[in-house]
Amino acid sequence: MDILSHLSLSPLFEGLPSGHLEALAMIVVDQDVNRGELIFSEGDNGKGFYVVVSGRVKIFKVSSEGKEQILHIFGPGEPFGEVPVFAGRQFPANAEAMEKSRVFFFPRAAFIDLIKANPELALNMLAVLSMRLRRFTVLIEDLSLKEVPGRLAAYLLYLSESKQGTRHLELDITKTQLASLLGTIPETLSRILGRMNKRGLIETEGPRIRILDMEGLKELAEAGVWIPD
Amino acid sequence: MDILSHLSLSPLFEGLPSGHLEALAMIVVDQDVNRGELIFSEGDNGKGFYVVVSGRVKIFKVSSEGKEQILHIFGPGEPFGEVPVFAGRQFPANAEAMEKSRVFFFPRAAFIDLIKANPELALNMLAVLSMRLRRFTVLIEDLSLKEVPGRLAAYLLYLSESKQGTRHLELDITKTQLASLLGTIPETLSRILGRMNKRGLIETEGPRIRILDMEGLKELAEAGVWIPD
DNA sequence: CGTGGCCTTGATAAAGTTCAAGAGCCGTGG
DNA sequence: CCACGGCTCTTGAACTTTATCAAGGCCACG
Repeated sequence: MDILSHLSLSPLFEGLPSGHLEALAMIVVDQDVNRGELIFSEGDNGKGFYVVVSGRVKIFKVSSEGKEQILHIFGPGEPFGEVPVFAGRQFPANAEAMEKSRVFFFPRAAFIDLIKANPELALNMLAVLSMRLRRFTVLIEDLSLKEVPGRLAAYLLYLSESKQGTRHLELDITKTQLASLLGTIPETLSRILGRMNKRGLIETEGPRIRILDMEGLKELAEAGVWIPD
Repeated sequence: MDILSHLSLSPLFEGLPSGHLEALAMIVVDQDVNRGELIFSEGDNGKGFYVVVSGRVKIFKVSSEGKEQILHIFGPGEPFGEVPVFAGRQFPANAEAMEKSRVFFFPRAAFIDLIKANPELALNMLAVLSMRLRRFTVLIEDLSLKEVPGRLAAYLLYLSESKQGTRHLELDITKTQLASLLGTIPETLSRILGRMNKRGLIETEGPRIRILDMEGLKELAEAGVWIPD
């Protein structure tokens, strides 16, 4: 598939005149990365941003003791690493391919010229950043105002909603990664899944999770803490 | 002071041709709010965004149990409530005046027209949102990867840096609010300030904090946990 | 001069992490 | 083809951090 058709699939470039898409195609750098490969590290100078073409990329922070907090997991069409493009300075976090992936790199200067020439592109980028802020707001709320069971319940409901409300979920990340996404560790996640099982909220079978009590899960996500036995 | 000169003071409107500033001045709604007054609530429909003219505004979330997490404290010149303008939907958090304040309100549609006509304004707004994302990234890292002493140390160092590295700090918010900003409660904050005193890291006297051991604080902020006695 | 908010301190309890050990699973290479 | 090593996942026990509940002091403002 050629670069142009990939570009047109990304929400970021929606509604752009084809002339501008062609201009974009001229400036992209096509890049293949292997599973586990770092795309950039926190503190690197950002000379441009990326868009996932295929595969998955995780954005994360690491503590001095090695604990990891995943901020995002991005799939095809989603841009990442834009902060230094507009705010200057370095990347605020790390980016790593979770599987063999293909990404497009957009050099900063050329992209800014395109934005100046095309307000629609600017508005699209503003929308992307705004949605990201919204998601961070939720993540911060979860981390500071909810306990782990509440965060897990919210995540399961989110998964369910993003699949038309199905009760049969299939994790497409390891439980270790899910723990990192929820701001905890695998041991804690394992115990809480166990408790949810015992309480009849869910039924787990490896990476498959069946929601038994949607209402109970909603209460839990809402309250942020366990409701007494 | 007239609206025009206030606008020119905000970084958001830096570098705009005076014609556009005048256009902006035409669409703003000037608004006075008293201490403790809500400017908007989470879930309200966002029909525009705001800029602080004078006073201070806090953006915060509240848990179902009433615990509060402050996301930002904004002062003169800083915009807030922009997310719904570009991403649509509702405000993701609450905004409340911390003291008698004056704010400008910019209706969404008129502002978007201005952006379309002025790429410089778009780039300024992109810079604002990007910096906000950067700050959230740090907040998330702190909440999930550091313990309260580490967060407090980081905050004190931030205060010091923002005042040219002085060792004499003066809190301009109550300790209860500081606790909320750090994602904890007043009791815990009080205990940790006490421990920092005992260890000779700082010296407190009401809202005045003197840094005695800058290096020690940096270690603490870096490690995120206490270093053994 | 009383009242409400803010701050501090203590005792207690809950949640989560750490450390340790063992089971299951999978791909690689002999 | 199977054994090995590595990784994920689970479970238990001890420990640490933080929140909760309760009480008292302080200060500012009406």
